Amino acid sequence: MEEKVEKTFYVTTPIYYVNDIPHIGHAYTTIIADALARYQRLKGKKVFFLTGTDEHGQKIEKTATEKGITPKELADRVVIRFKELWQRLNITYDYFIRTTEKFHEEGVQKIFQKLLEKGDIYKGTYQGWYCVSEENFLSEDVPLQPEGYKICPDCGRKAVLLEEESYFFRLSAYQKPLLDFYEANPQFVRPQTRMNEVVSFVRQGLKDLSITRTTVKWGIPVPGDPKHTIYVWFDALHNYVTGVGYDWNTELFQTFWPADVHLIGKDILRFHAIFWPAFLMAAGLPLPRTVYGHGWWLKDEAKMSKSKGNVLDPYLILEKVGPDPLRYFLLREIPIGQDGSFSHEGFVHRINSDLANDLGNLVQRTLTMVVNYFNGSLQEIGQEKEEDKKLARLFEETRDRVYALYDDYAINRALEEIWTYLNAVNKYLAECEPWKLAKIPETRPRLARILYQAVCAVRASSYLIYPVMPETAEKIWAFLGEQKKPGEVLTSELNFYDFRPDQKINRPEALFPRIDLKEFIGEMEKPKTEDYKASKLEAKMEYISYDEFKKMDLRVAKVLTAERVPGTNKLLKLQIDLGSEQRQIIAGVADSYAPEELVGKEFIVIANLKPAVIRGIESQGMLLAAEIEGKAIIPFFDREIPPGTKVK
RNA sequence: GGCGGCGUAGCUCAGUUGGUCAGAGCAUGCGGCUCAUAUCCGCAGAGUCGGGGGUUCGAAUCCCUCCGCCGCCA
Repeated sequence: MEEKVEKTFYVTTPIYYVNDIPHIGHAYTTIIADALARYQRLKGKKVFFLTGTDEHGQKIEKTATEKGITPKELADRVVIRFKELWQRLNITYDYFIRTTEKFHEEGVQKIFQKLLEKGDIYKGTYQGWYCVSEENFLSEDVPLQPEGYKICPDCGRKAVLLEEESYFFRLSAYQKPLLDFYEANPQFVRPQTRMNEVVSFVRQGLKDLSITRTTVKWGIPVPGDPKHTIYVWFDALHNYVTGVGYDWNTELFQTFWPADVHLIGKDILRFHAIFWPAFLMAAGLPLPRTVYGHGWWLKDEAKMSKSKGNVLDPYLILEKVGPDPLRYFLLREIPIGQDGSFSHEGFVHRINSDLANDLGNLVQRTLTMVVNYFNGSLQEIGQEKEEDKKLARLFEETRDRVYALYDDYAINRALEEIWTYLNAVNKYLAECEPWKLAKIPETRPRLARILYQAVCAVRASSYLIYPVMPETAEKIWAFLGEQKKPGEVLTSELNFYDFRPDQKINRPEALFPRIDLKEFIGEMEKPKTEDYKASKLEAKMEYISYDEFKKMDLRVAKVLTAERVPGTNKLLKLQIDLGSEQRQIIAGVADSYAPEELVGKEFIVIANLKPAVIRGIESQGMLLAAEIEGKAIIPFFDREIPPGTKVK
């Protein structure tokens, strides 16, 4: 076990659900994993970096059916997109696991069987709220309506209470072991606040977990009882063991398991920090060292969602700036664990000042001087002075701090340290003023020494940057005429003075051209990727005639009063002013708007809609709103309009 | 409602066990340099450390209370 600590490193991302196309959130987790993996490789560890896709489940089956393809075909398509993105981002995963792979399915079945025999899985009856239209049990955390039923979050319809035979995992038995484990391993969940949440959740008591469904066909069959399929989390979580050889490659498995860190989004914390270790305890397998829950990237303070249309497309950014600036920004801007805000302004600013000005320009000015003053080859290097030694010493101190921070997954802090050093190198040049010495022939040895120190500093600090910006580090080393790539040099082999003066330095190209903000924003607003467009076109279009449209009497209405309809979560009762008359309408917008928020607002209603009785209350019309994930968004006007005004 | 966290310069945040802890970066202003991607270097700003009370020789740092955010749970 101790040997494992010394020699190997196993990092995972979640397996991504193939019902979604890759976005910046996927990229973020995977980039973190890649930087950690690359760093550990530099340290000489054997690294296993696992990512992949989660391909089972009702939703996949449904989407596939809608597209007229099989679930596997759907998965195949999406997998290609993920792999393409990882390639563009220079992600060095060791294996890409798919939950539809045979060895995974068999591994999961084997563990299932094992726990069944052990008694940690037993057959029982699952009682849950079932949505007939979605053909799906609602998740446990859907709240009960005051009337005593639940509403399907996907379609908004009333769900019915249903019982079915199901297998259960005896999670309740693991409350104490889990709490003991957390106490003994305070670093198991990071950051600390997430650990607090987990502990308090477990303290409240754990219920056994239903882990099979008879209503879902697209899943791994329960061994010996194939009308049941294994429910999503029990299936998906085990990728972390099947992906490193559990049950099919003992050597691989023993080399790398347990994982050093599972990187996850904070939304799936409970599964990874509670269910997963419980499953492993039951199976008698060692537990991972750390589950790290990272934060969300917000787009200008707002949560990104497909429906808001504010999801950042990693491809667009990549097209414009390439992988390294994106990797750098995401890793530098925030500590893992915090939410971050991605704005175009912030991104451009960070790239221009950190990458173009600080790093890019330092490399440029240093190498250009070597080329201009020495034709690319430093000769007659003068004696080392105190300030020269200082630059080397400072690097060593920086390096040690950077390694310690990388070891602690504090990538943003590590980058901060590196940049502090880059500033010091810039300062060194400013103080030594080599451009002045270049005019005096007698000081050539001194000039050579100064540039030698600066080149060494550039070489060494770009090595530290390599885990985050591999392409950039490689470019810099290529400028320097290094035979090796930074990724081929171990941390133990890197020394400040390893730059050999006889190496011929090439005239550099700008590493990071400055980005023009306006132009950048313009490019980012370009149409999204094909899938996005395609999905819009896929919506079937049925035409109506103008006459049919004319039948609708659309009017501007002003809200006079608004109140919740008792006993509902979504409905508001609104009294509205239609100019010539007042009316009462019932609107399903309470999810998005508080009653008081609407008073005084104006929006469009269909005034000649046949009145209907909703919840025993008459509704004389209907307001127009966009529906996004079950929530209504009302289009308001940008100026005040007399109530009753016709809209066409 | 319960548990946890947060509120420090315009902005984003550091501040171990209370005593150079009032800081960094960005933004702003001024000055310097010209090798370099109009880049780089230096200097300056001053904020009652959310409000109030308390413990202490001494608190941003401990205790109480109030206000305002956020997370998890119900």
